[in-house]
Amino acid sequence: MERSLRLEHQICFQLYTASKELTRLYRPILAPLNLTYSQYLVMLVLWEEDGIDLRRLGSRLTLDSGTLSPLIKRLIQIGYVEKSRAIDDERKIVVYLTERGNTLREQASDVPLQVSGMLNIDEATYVAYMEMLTDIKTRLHDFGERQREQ
Amino acid sequence: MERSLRLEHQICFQLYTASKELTRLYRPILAPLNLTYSQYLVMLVLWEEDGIDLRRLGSRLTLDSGTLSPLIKRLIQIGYVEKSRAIDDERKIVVYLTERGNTLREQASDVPLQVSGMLNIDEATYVAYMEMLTDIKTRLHDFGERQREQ
DNA sequence: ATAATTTAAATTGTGCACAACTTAATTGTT
DNA sequence: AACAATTAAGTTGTGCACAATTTAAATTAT
Repeated sequence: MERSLRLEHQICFQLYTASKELTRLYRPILAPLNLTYSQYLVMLVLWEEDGIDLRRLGSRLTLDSGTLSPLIKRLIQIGYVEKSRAIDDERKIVVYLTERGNTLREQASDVPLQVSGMLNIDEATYVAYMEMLTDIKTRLHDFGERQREQ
Repeated sequence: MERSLRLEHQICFQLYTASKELTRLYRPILAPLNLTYSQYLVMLVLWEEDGIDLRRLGSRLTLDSGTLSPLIKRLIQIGYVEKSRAIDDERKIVVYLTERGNTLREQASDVPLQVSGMLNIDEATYVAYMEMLTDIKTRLHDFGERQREQ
């Protein structure tokens, strides 16, 4: 186990930079769609679950209302989504795709392929990496559980 | 290769959330040291290379002056570092540890152990994960090289 | 030597990310 | 039914992260 304070030996630092650099790769790809990376993630969720409420959207992306409220406001301004109160629960805000938001899906359909092409990564490696990341998150959640038990 | 638009299948999303959640784990650990996560990364570099110039600091952390200038200003306010112009090149800003900044190193020395304990990860897995993350970054850099060649 | 180019920081502006707080609707309790 | 507790969004404030621009110093070319 690496217990020194050397920057390059910290797994957190490697995760942090890998994430930042991969996000940087997305920027020029998403620019023509007029989306930031975070906005793209929100659109991914909406293309799966149109009419999702803000709370559920936040739990899927691990983002709170402080991040999502202004972000959704910007997506509304661009014209990709709309929001309204839920009929069954007036506290909830439900987010919908507009016509343009739906059309955008087709324009975005080749983004994943473009990115994996840039990464030049084979199927087996890709799967292994996904498993590693899932495992890291599982360990983090397990720790959270252990904490809550005490 | 995952080429669909499903959120959970995107390696970028898994990296992004893993990084965010691991950073969240650091917050309560770093709070007693009066440091944010990014400030902690800067301190890690300074504990390795005291008197580093801002440009080199930025290249080690992949951060530009727009992020580092105000961040260093805050570290100066706290009293952990000081800055001055380089004597050989007046354009360069050199960052130094103060007495307190040096003392902090000992207080921070058990942070990596605390974190790996929370992750509950064994040596072999840790090393494998570090290699994967390094590999992802290598692929990203390789793509950058290929781009520059054209 | 002087002008043009390059380099290093700082600044400005935008958009996350999150903690802390506010407001309003819903649910639970008595 | 009336009150308390909980829940959902929104708001405010702080601190990154980064693009684009500015300012000043150093380097290079002429």
